[in-house]
Parts: sequence; C-alpha cells; structure tokens
Amino acid sequence: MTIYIGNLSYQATQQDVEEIFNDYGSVKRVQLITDRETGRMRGFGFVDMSDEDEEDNAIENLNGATWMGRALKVNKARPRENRSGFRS
DNA sequence: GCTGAGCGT
Repeated sequence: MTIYIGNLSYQATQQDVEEIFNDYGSVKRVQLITDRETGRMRGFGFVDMSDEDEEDNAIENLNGATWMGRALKVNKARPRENRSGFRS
C-alpha cells in the first residue's frame, strides 16, 4: 500500500523518511516527489509498506507529528491511474 | 535555485 506524505521539509531525504517509517513498521519503498525539470523537492512524497497494519500505525503516529520543525502530514495515498489503460 | 500547494514517471 502507498502512503501519502505532505508538508515535509525540502531538505528531507528518502532515507530520513525511510528510517522514520521503519521505526513504526517495515517500509518497502520511499518515493519523495521531486520536480522533473528542476529536481527540487515538491514537499511531499509516498511511502510503500509491507502490511496495512504497519502503514496505519505509521500514519497514526507520524500524521500531525512535528518533524524537522514542521507538522508532518501522513495519510493514505490515492490509487494512481492504472497505466494499463483502463478507467473507472 | 532557496518555495509551500498538499497525491506521483
């Protein structure tokens, strides 16, 4: 499952979020969204975990938590459009 | 190039 992270530090890195989420569960993949052209962080990212229990635990614990001086926002990420070409 | 919306190749 993918978790949405918002209001995070521009100086934050994937390994930072990775170890933080790893403390609440087993994070599989951390994807911080950065600008495709400039390469600067957009201020949000996504975390993929193994079990929903861990992700829910991480969300409940990391959501609204003050990280790097800012209120970290963690919530369930929206299912991205399926590249298969199908649409609801 | 030093920002602030929040959902991605």
